[in-house]
Amino acid sequence: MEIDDEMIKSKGEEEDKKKPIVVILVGAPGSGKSTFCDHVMRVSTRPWVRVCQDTIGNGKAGTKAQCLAISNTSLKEGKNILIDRCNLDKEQRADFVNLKNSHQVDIHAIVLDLPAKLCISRCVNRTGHEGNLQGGRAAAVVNRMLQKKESPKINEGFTRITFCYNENDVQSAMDTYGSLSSINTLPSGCFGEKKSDSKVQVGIMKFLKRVDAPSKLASNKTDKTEKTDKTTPGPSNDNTTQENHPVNEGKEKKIPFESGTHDGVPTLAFPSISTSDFQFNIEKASEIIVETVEEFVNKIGNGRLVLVDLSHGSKILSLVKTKAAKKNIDSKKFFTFVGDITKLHSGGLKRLKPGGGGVNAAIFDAAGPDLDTATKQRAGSLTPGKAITIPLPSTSPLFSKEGVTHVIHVLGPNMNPKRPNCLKDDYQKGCKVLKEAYMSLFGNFESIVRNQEKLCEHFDGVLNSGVEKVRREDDGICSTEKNKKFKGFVEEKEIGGKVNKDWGSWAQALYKIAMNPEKHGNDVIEILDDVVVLNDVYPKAQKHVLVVARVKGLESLSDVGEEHLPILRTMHDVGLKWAQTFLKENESLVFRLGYHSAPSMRQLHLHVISQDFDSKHLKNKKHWNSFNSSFFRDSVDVIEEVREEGKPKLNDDEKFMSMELRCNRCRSAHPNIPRLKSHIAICKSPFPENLLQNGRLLHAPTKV
DNA sequence: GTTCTAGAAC
DNA sequence: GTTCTAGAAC
Repeated sequence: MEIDDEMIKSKGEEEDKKKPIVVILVGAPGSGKSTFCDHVMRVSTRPWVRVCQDTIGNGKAGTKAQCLAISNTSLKEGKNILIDRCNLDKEQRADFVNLKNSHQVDIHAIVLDLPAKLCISRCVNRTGHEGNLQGGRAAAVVNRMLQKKESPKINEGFTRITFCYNENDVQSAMDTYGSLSSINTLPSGCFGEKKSDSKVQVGIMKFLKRVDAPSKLASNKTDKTEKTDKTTPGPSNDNTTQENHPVNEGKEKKIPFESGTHDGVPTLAFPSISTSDFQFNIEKASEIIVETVEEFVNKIGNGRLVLVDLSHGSKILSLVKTKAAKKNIDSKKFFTFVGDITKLHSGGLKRLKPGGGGVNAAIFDAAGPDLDTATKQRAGSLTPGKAITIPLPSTSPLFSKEGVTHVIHVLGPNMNPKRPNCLKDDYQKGCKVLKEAYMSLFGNFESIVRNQEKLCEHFDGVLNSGVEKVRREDDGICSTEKNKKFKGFVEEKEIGGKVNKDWGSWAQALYKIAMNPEKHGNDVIEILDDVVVLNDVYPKAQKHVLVVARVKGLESLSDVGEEHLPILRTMHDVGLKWAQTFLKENESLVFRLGYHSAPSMRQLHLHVISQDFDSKHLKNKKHWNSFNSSFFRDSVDVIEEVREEGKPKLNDDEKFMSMELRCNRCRSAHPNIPRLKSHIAICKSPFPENLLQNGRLLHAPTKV
């Protein structure tokens, strides 16, 4: 999308100069409307009022009429308005567009047309959403709403429409509106609109739900759409499977494996490992598949396993099918599927859906590079029997349109003498490795499913009990256990990455969690595409969480450059969200978000820490000063500096660590930690002026 | 990042 | 006796 700052006219027509703007946000839940509003209101010098239907009812569901009433009053006061509700169809928007009939205003639309899957995952992952649309219900609601989606047109009465299809578009639209002062105007017209209006939610889900598909599909499979991924490193010897979360509601009941009431059934679609190119004995392989499936089928919650045929003759499928039937394996939890699938490549993509033509070709083309990059960053070299999970980048259509959330790579044993590491005829070892391969494949799937369930549980808990009682593991016992766990880490060698600093083995924990959060289900409290959130193992205050960047090579503040602004903003927003969650639980807390100038732990992490510093883990001068001297860089300042100068200022001098101990409120000096701690426990002085500025401190909203 | 230790300072 | 510091080990 192209929106240039230059397009902001500073010398608009005279009568436009002070004309307020009504910005109508158009987008599904989770598309980022509120974030957009918050950002614009934070940075713009125009007076904005956010009209949000979720909050307007003060706890109760708000109405459109209330939104219109507030809009009218605010417009009379000369304010600019952000209409923060879905506004997905023309009818929903009309009343707000008509505000221009009674006021001298321009009506703008910001269309946040982000991938459905992304919106859903944000809804599922977020806490404290004002409309209470969280957890499992989100998928159903978002999909239902998107069915009604109707792109706004200029002839509805808009002066300007901005279309955003990805996070970059959103950022540039936020920047455009954020930099709008009272005397600037924006050019009229439609910006960033994509011509093709591709439908959401097609593909794998429907494919998986077609009962009559298999026979037709089998006959289709000779079409010559197979592709060879030229970037395949070495022999194409890794098998790749895909795990997806169906997200559409699936009203069709003819589905043989429809599990009924779930909005999304986590599904692992996997090929038979090693039986094609690696020439593993099919009889033996089928035995191992069924045996391992049997072990896992009850461990994967509401998930299901689908063996998808890769070979042209589907002997393996019939063998497996028969064996599974003999063992009475629940056919809703495990079944086979013959599909038109190309051979696997390192890119991990294949045609999973029969029919559909262009859609699949597009998926292959478009998702390939993204997935390939993500894979190379994370997977490195894989040893036989081992699996690794790669979350699919949200930029991939396979993610956005098909609902595939992860790709699990697994390498099986090779029995083919023409391929490397051939086991000759050593089936004793071969069977062991193949078994291992399925174990780790299903194991990885299991942990994804559990993680999802845990998140839903977590958020449902929040919903059901008001805002109280979210289970957290930050008591002493858990910390000790985590400590042990962390100590067990051994530094892994880098795969083609340059190392900036020699981090000790103990400094790797955050990095490991950031790279494989699904393996650390107990430690993380939120997993997003770009960040993970976890409780600090040694909290230095009542509430202390870390928002860790999931970007390789971004190890500390010293690595941060201009290109990292989006991730810094994401980290800030996520941190903000958690602070707000904690503030709802305890209004007396005050939060500060920031980075250590020279952190001890590898991987850029944002501290979200309450300012009570009431913790048994706060033991020495360094602990105190790392959060209460200039060594601690407020997130708002870091973002500001990076925006203006391309990099943040670092106060990493050791002198900050040895500074005298001063109260963070009244600034009084104290001779040692115990005395300081007894003082801060009772000091009620207001915070110093510099902390009260620029939103460095976060308080609970003051009651009026 | 933490824990542990020993010795100094209070 | 308690606190601080520094170094070593993890």
